[in-house]
Amino acid sequence: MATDRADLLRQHGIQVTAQRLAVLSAVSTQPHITADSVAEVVRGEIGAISLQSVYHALGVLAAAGLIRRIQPSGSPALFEDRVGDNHHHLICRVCGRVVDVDCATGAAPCLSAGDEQGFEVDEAEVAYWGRCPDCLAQDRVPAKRSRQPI
Amino acid sequence: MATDRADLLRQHGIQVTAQRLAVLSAVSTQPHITADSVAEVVRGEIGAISLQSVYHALGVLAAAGLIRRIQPSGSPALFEDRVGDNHHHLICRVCGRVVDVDCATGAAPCLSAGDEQGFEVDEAEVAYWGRCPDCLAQDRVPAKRSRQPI
DNA sequence: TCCAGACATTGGAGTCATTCAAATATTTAA
DNA sequence: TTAAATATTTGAATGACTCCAATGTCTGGA
Repeated sequence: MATDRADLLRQHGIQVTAQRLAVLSAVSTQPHITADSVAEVVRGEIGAISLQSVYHALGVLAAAGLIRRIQPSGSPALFEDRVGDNHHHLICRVCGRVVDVDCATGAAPCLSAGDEQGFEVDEAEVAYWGRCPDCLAQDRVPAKRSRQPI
Repeated sequence: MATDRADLLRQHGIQVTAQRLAVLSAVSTQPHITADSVAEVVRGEIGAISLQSVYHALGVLAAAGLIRRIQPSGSPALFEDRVGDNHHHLICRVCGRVVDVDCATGAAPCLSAGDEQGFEVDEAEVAYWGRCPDCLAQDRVPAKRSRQPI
């Protein structure tokens, strides 16, 4: 398992360190996780890590395509290890909960803007905003400007 | 024109002030504009305004649905006065340019996630990432972590 | 196995966009 | 015209990163 991850890093030309392995592992503990939470999880696993290293590791891993960074407005960035498929996100305006949705319309519409105006598009990012079942049930409404990160 | 905007505010139950009129006007000068640029434009129009008032006015106008805030990751928030239609954005990873795209697939796919998992969805936000024609022509590639706001 | 160079991690400081609180000023309804 | 409601301003603070330089750790080659 740990070896798997080390190999994965090596395959992507990324130097293997305890911090990076732990960060990668932390990202896989939850569907979506903030840099802060990654730091907490990693500290539980390997004792200590600086927040800067967390950011750096997350950046390297994201650049290699091993994890994905999503950045819902008003929330700190979230990282997920579900990559390579074409999935999107449902985000609750009240509690900030983020859940994955498979792309309903298949690959095509999500990779093309229709009229790309000369752009070379490499990614389509789709966020559906609304209220999650729990907040709906409690009839909770969004605060003026607020969602807390998961 | 100015009266039009004043009426528009009143119709939405928003108190009319010189600052708000100027902010609303500033947002309509460009397809997408940052809070900072709004402040600059407004200062050219009415002399002075605090940045906080700009943020406040933008917040009020956005809450009323008169303008829309978009927040491309890595960039400060952008505001646009094109509201009420279902349009999306092409964003250049190199220069940060943002251009509008009409929704290619019509209303339906953009309002439904397909499997909404109990969410009540009120908005679908779609961002297409890539390189704009100019950056393509010059073969400029994205910096590690960078796009400057327009 | 050892070494040197490359690369990673760390601490500290700093930036940027944005928000908060309290005091003052302006708008609006009566 | 006036008072109450609401905006604006000033000043300070916050959160989420990012940069730099120094130290530490990996890794491929001898």
